[in-house]
Amino acid sequence: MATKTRKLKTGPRTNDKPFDLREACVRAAREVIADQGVEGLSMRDVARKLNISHQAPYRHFESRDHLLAEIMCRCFADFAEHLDGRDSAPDLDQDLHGMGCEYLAYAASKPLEYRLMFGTPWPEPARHPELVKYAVHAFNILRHTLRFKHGDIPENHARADLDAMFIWSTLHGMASITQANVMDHLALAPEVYDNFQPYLMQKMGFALAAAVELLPISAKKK
Amino acid sequence: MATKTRKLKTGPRTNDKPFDLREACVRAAREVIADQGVEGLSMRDVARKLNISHQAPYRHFESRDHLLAEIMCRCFADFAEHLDGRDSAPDLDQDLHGMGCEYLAYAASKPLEYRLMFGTPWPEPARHPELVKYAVHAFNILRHTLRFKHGDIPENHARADLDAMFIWSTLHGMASITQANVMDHLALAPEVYDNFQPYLMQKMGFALAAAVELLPISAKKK
DNA sequence: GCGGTGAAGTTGACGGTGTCTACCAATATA
DNA sequence: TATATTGGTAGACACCGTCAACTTCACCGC
Repeated sequence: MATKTRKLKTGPRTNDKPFDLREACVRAAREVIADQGVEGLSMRDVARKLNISHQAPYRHFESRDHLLAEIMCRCFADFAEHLDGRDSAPDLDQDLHGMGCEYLAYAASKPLEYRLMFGTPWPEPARHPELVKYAVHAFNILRHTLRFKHGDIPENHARADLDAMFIWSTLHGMASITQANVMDHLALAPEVYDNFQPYLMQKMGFALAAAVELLPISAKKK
Repeated sequence: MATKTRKLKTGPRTNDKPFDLREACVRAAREVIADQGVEGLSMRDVARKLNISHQAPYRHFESRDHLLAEIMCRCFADFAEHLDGRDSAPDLDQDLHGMGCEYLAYAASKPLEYRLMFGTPWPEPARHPELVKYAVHAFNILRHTLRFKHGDIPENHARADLDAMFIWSTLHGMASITQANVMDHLALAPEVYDNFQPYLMQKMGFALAAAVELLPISAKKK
């Protein structure tokens, strides 16, 4: 997995240490994003950080969007790794709960990278198929857990995916609402703050346990 | 609309109808945002749209952020009005369901304004107290419905607010995931698309019906 | 060794942006 | 009538992304 982007064309053209400017750009840019957000990132900033000319990064990235896409891939990979690296619980529901907590923990620990992945309009996905692959891979962690929970037979895949979407929606909602400072202005009681995350996790658990019938084939009116 | 550009051009604005350039700026900027998104908005763009000098808008808005804050206020007001204007259902739960649908309908019909309100970092809330007021007012529609549902006695306010946060989180998650084109890349079965919204709404209904005990006072370990 | 090749990096420009400053015209006020 | 305030203009500045031309320099076939 990690070896994928390693051997791209930028040959180590000096006998010296093959200082990988491309990699350095990615690192520098991620630092900027991690503490100023994506809108604070400028190509010239990363160039200045690396003491190179403002055009040097363009030798390795077609455009700012391409650099951003590369960074988003790394973020999705880190995110997936974070989710995969959780302590596995014996019980499947506990495992799901743990995954949810890891999801929220990641969003809380790297808020600006989270926002980059899930809150920023993607740069022309058609032009960045790699990005889609990495993002889908992260989603598949959740999806596969749920398919397993549902018995992993094809008839239940739709249900599993729907559950995955439900979980993802709620977690993403929690994460992004937590990140925005908006809760601070709602005059919420302290218990609400303290209970916000566990309360919602419990609600989600109940919802998952409940049986919901699917629509037969297409939309129906209520 | 056609009358907009009629009498600007540094018009003899006094004895005549007092053409409100400030209002015109807001309208022009909202148009730009509605079809290019907030990152496509530039002060110079709105000036060009109105055939005025690039500095004229600064007579009415201290900075781009101030213009943005004003627009966000309008959006929140429209949003609240949209929620308030829904058909009232006899049953409280049906009413909540209706509100959820209206929430999602608004997000779907004005995706870029929705993103401006809920997916864009706010410009220094301390400098824009009006913005906070409008946003809180929109939240209070949901909050008051839930307080009413919980009997509207102070002991239950925390629960009501927690339920409100749960509903909001889920709805916001649904809305923002639907808006991002990401679902298109997940190779979901058509039933998943068709059922996404009603399925999640039902799950949310079940979750609301479930009883969840609160933490006594502070955090506890699981 | 040698000239060609192509990739990496530099410099300079262009048009775009937000916003500061100075200026001007008209109105309101003393 | 003199002055201050308001609303709009024009020009600059620094920054941005990116295009184009230029230099360096390792490599390769000869």
